[in-house]
Amino acid sequence: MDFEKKIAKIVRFHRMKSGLNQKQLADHAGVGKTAVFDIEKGKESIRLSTLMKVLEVLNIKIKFESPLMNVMEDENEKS
Amino acid sequence: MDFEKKIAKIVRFHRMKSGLNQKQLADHAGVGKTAVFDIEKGKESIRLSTLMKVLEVLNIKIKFESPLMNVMEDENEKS
DNA sequence: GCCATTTTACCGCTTTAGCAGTAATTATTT
DNA sequence: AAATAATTACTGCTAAAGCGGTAAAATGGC
Repeated sequence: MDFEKKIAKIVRFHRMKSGLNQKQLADHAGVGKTAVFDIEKGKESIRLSTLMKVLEVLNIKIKFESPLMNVMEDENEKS
Repeated sequence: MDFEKKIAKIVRFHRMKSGLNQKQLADHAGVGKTAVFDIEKGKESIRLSTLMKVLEVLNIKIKFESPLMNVMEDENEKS
């Protein structure tokens, strides 16, 4: 499953569980209804800022993972 | 620190460690040099698909986290 | 069945991300 | 210090994300 489809499923599931329809979620997030619809449709490309606004309302956090990530955090602590 | 700035740091760090300059990373990812530059500058809004291409080259994975996520996965297994 | 709600799908329109090209500024190396 | 490389910062342009409005499908309740 490609990335956008995965996001689509996650957003839809969380929206359902929080009892919002697409329009309500869009309003809460401060985006247009079309944006929410596009996300849940798994549109190839969306704006990151738009997705973030929606995820914030649904209380979904994003985490980055890589073998280097801990190295990076270590180097940050030295400041 | 806002989200885009965080991404900027992560991308730049990983690019450095992999010994690529912005142009090389852009070419590998199949995006323009401006896109990489904008990401590392922490531009307010970028296209998710563009970011994903870049993260893929740098071997960075994205994970979503929420209290409902395990519930969702459980319901998926019932299919 | 019918009705209300929601979702899907279009429409023009505006804004903007991304593009290559170029130039200037800032490292880095010799 | 000078030359080279890399980054930053513009430019004009094209493609597309997002917008509200509207309308048609799909869904759920009575």
